[in-house]
Amino acid sequence: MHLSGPMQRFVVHWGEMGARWGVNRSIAQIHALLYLADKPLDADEIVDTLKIARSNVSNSIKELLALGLVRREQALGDRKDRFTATHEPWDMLMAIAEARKQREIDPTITILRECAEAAEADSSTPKLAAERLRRMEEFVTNLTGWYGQVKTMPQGTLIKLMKLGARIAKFVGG
Amino acid sequence: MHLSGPMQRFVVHWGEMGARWGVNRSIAQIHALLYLADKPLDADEIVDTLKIARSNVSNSIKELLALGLVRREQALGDRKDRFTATHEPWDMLMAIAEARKQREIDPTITILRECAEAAEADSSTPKLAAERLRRMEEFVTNLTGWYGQVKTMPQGTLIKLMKLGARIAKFVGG
DNA sequence: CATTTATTTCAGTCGTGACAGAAATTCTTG
DNA sequence: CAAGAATTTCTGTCACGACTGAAATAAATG
Repeated sequence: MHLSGPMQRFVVHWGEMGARWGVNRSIAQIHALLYLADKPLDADEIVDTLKIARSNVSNSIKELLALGLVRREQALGDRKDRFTATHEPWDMLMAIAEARKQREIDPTITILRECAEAAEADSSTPKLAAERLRRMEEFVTNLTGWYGQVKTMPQGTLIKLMKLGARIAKFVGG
Repeated sequence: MHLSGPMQRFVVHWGEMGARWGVNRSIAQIHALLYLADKPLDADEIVDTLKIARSNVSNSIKELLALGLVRREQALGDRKDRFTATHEPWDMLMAIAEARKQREIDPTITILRECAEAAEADSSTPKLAAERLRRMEEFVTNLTGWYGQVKTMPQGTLIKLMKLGARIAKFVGG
């Protein structure tokens, strides 16, 4: 698959951004490529286009499938699997958020809770520190609960909410 | 400064989490320590408590100050500077969000916009790809704009909004 | 202005994770 | 059930960034 200048630039930048956001470069580049592609691509096409090792493509796709960012298209009359990416930015964001929540936030909440409880029970921990641990735990828990609500909203509702934005805030806050 | 078991656990975990979220371990650990401390600490106390090199503490604090997560307390009658962290989780989150927005999101929007424009003007870029680039750029721009609104809301309003949560969504969406 | 004290910069080491390429495995199909 | 094709696993290399400790610089006090 040929990439025009602007497309190349996007793929490269997406790779760099991915690296900063906890997704490695290859994965992000493959995702960017599939996002732009006008047809499903097979692994070899990805290898040719991005010049990365076959094994790397294989592993990266596995990861993208697990993240829910890429779908396997059953190859009709062809043994090769082909892949497409979600083309809806919002769905992409939610897929990533969900994965990171499960991998990182949920375990963190558990640990924070344990810390807070242990601290409250432990006489060698200053009261103030115990309170701070509890506050942090509550904060993360609240935030996660809020995310859980956003997640289930239909996209249209969210867009309306965002467009209303400050006006709602004024209404609620005032 | 002495750290009880639960406090140590928190500091260590916070360090690991930081590493996953684009803040290196030392910085996150120092921040965790200052978050728990019941008084401002100076650099040497941090060195002693966390067993990391003096130069590392110095650089990490500089970074934390730049992020707005830590304040320098003017040492009265003492030459040593002392440091405290924000104790408000929401402020911490916003400080981090703001920094990452400026460092990563804003440049990304610029690049996305340039890519989209170049793609639209470039005959060798498929129409579909150009559209996708534009959609992505619009999405990130919208999201950033929404963040800008949230940022300026007083914290109380936000908490109310989160608590209302799904109910507002129902109202708006239905 | 010398001496002590605090901070910053710098150069080198170390550990981690990404990646390539080879080897092994699994999956097709005649 | 072989022979070929596709994929995955594995092992070693490499690059990057974090971190240390030393050296340089800056700041403060008698």
